[in-house]
Amino acid sequence: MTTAPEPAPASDFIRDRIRADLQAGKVAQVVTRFPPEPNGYLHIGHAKAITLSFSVAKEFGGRCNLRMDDTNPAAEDQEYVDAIQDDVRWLGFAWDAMYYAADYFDQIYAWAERLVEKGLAYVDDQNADQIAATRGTLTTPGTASPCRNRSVAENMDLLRAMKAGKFGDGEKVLRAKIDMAHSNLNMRDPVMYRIRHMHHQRTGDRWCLYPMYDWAHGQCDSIEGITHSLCTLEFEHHRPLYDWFCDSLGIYKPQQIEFARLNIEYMLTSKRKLLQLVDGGHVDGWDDPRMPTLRGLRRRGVPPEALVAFCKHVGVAKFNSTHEIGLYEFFVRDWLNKNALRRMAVLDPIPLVIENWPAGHVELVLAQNNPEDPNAGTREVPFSGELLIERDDFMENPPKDFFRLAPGREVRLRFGFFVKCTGVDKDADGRITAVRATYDPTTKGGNAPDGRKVKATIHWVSKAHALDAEVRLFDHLFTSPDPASADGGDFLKLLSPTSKKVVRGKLEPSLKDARGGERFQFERIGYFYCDHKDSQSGAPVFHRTVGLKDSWQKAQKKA
RNA sequence: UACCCCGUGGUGUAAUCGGUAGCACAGCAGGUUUUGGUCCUGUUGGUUCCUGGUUCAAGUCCAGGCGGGGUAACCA
Repeated sequence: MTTAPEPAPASDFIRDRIRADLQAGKVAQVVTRFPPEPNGYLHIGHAKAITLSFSVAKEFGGRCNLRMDDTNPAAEDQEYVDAIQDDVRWLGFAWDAMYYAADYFDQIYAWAERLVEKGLAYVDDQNADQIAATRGTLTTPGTASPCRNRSVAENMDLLRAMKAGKFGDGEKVLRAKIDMAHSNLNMRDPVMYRIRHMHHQRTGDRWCLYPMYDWAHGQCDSIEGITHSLCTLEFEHHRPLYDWFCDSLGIYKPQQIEFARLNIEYMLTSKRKLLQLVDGGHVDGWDDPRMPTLRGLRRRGVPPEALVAFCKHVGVAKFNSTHEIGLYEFFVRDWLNKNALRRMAVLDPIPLVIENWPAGHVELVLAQNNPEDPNAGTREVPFSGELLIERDDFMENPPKDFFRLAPGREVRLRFGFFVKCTGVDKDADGRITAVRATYDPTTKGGNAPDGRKVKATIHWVSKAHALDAEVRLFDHLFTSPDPASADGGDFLKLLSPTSKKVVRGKLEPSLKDARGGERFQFERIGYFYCDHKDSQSGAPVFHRTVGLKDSWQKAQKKA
């Protein structure tokens, strides 16, 4: 739920307009809607649109509907209808009403007859190619269809015959009679109805006439009493048509307001391209944790609250911008830092042998679950003489600014003891097989009674108690921050070979009980999500949502 | 070559009736810290695309440029 305290009310061109409309008495109560077409899964771009429409309604004490824009049975499916509702709920929003464009088909049809009666629509016998060819181009006007001046009576008969199923697919269309020379191509007698003898997931076989987007969207908005119909920039050229239909019909006309869609570095939000990724097997489905789909982000472990906070923060404008991925990650980390329980996990282990530890002895140490949240409590973690630490946390010949373990150096094992490195074991090839150390028994818990300090604290796990589990390390799907503008349009060439790495991690034993859907911070590494899909009881699978900020690694890269 | 939209620090985004640029992230420098995380403090970046005009005063208004995006499915 998005019950977190609302940040200061945003100010943007849309809210400014709504405020003005309210003040002028133009609208009494704000009504918005989120109108997805159920022909695919929602992605992060939709999250922005959803957050906008739902938040605006909430802020101004209005309502927001969820409406399936199901006017084209060719691509739509009940599976998507269900998935979309599920995703919107996951984001934390609750619609005031759920509608289907298909439920308005009767009303929309009645309106079509009204337009025919007024001489503002006609039946065209031309096929799709002919219509396209006579539409003209961006710089030249179109030419009138030979059917353009049919009588009202003839058009009415034809339209009714179309509705009655007297014609085959594509044989006839109903067109609005506007202006074939209009500078806006959308106004050059746009098609309103096409014939498709096709089963619709909601209306079954009742219709063979299906309305086009322009001849449905505004009408649906009108029926629902939408006051502010918010959509993305590419619909700007459709607004004149949106207005024309409502005005010609003499029905209530909502106002359409367009805003820029969301773009984030390293992400793609084109349905077509995402489909290519899935169909080409470049990812493991729509819910692959590397996908920007809501289902993918969910499996990645991104908290919906973080997504919504991000969407609110980026605001809304008409400028076509691209956000740095770092901003998005900031919001993800920000929420996770406050809410994720801390655990220890070693992903690239190397043994640490404590030479002076009593043989066979095991001690429990008390660990804090979340330093950011005292209410998160504590847990006990087994400590023994044979531990595993991160390979990166040891260096045989460390540079001066390396604070971690090295021969002769003392560090703190988090929540455990101070240990001092005494040497290493190597195999025949000179490869380090284990790090050796001695511990200071007086430092249990991590503090030295004599007050001496260490420069670093490293995480660890007891070898004998560690849980062996699959951990999937995800990274940007593409090597370029702007995959959409790949050379020759071939974004597949920019697929990152390191976007997914699967390792066997050694985790602290308490993680054995992790349940799908839970989020953790593996101390000093990053935030991880217990996959709700592949995890089994006692055998969790973890997904790295995002790494922790790492100023050491950053400094290394710079050097 | 037509029409529509847009143009504020690295990236985004703000700035009541026009009164002289704020915030977040990123960057940099310190401090705190049993996560080289978090947190705290300080700080570097903007001739508000350009050129003219109106005005006591323009990021905000006007004109002309320049630059970017969008548009020619019986898709949405």
